[in-house]
Amino acid sequence: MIRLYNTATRAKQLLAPINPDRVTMYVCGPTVYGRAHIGNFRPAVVFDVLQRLLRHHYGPDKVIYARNITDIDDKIMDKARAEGVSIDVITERYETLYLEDATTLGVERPDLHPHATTSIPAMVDMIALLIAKGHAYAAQGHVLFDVSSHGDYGSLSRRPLDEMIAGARVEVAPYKKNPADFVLWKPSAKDQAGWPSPWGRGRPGWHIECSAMIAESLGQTIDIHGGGIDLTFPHHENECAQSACAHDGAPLANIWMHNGFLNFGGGEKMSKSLGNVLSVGELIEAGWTGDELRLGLLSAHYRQPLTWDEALLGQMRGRLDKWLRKLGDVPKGVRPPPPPAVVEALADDLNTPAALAAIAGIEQDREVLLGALAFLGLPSLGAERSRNAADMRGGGEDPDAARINALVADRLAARKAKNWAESDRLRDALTAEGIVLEDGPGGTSWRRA
RNA sequence: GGCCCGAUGGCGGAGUGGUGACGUACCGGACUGCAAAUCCGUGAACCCGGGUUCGAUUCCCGGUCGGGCCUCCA
Repeated sequence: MIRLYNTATRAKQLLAPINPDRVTMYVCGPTVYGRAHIGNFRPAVVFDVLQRLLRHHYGPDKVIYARNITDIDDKIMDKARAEGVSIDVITERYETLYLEDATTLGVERPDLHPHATTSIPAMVDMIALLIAKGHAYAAQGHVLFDVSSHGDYGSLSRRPLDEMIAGARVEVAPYKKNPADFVLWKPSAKDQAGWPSPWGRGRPGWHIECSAMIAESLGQTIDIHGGGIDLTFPHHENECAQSACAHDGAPLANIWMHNGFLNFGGGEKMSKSLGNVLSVGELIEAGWTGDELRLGLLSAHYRQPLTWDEALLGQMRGRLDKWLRKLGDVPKGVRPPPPPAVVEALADDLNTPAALAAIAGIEQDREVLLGALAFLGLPSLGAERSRNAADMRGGGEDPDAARINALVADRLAARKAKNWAESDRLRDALTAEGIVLEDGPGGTSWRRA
């Protein structure tokens, strides 16, 4: 039994897949016009955990998870023009970086990675269908969705149509029947990226891409649709409307899930204009590991806002180090199954803090701990830059290992001679350079703090 | 201006109509030559004001503060 909070109903509900042999989930992925920041990866990590939970529950091959790449967009075109290159130079560069960062965070590759530019025909078909059904109209090279044609418009985000128009902050264009109508297709100038269509050469609007790709690759109605909370309106509202209208009222998704935002200290939104955004790459260069970042993203419930700062990461480091000490050497290969307490916590609307609390209760059993951490995608043992078990014990590839080992041996000799002053001096010297010594029954080991 | 979400110990963070998880920090104990690591244990919180109730941190109303959306946005 998996219960998930549905934004459409503002309540938790039981997940009841349309077809338990083919559970479908779609998550809005990045628009690849620049390097994603850590906040952009919250949905990637959160829905990666959900994807693992679904596979555990329904079977590894019973889940189809799609996360799109938006590779045509005005911001991409702007960037390409600024650099004097074609858009695919831009999109390939940032898609590669996105996937690398996702891997660093332990995010498994989704089953499907639909790209907007390879789904243009599906979009054109859907737009034509919407026009034929009287839900869209062409005007001055544009095709617009007629929001007044859909009685449920605004139901997902709970925004009555008349209120939105009263707000009057929507773009008013002369070719729009209604200010809230949104673009399905827009014309491209000769020097802009474009594709042929019945309405002339142009490019798709943002919202139609997800609707078309979902219909094309997953079906008319999917089980779960996810994304950041900011996408609720207008993006998901519009997707919802388009798909329902194109499919004679069939809902696009049965459950809508939205993750909360990351904040920086002081409650400030992470924003490029404030200069406080950090990419995964920058955080790695700052010395944090992918596991620490992933655990940080999972430390709060996904719908809650999460303050992202060094204090949080420091706490995550401490927690991971403790687990790694308990795990010791972990061979690669098959992982133990996750403990029921962890699965149950996640089955209740992906309650990762409760899952972490459950781990605290079972961490004495190495196998159980390993199963729990593996299920959460932690730790990525052996992954590059990971603080793995070997590093923790002073083995690994530490360039100073030989020198440090020699000092440790000196100290051991001093201790044997009960020369406490000398042994403490050596330990203090190592402490000063960030080396922590641990005297155990099997001898002395060391690690970097 | 409209709509939505949140406010829990020093910090992070679940949850609940009736003894308030968990992590971390602090303190005490065991262990240690002393530490570290490990183990055991104590103490410590539900924004404010009303209301409903036998009883509210939990439900309702109002307020304050914070965040989000209404235009591209994870």
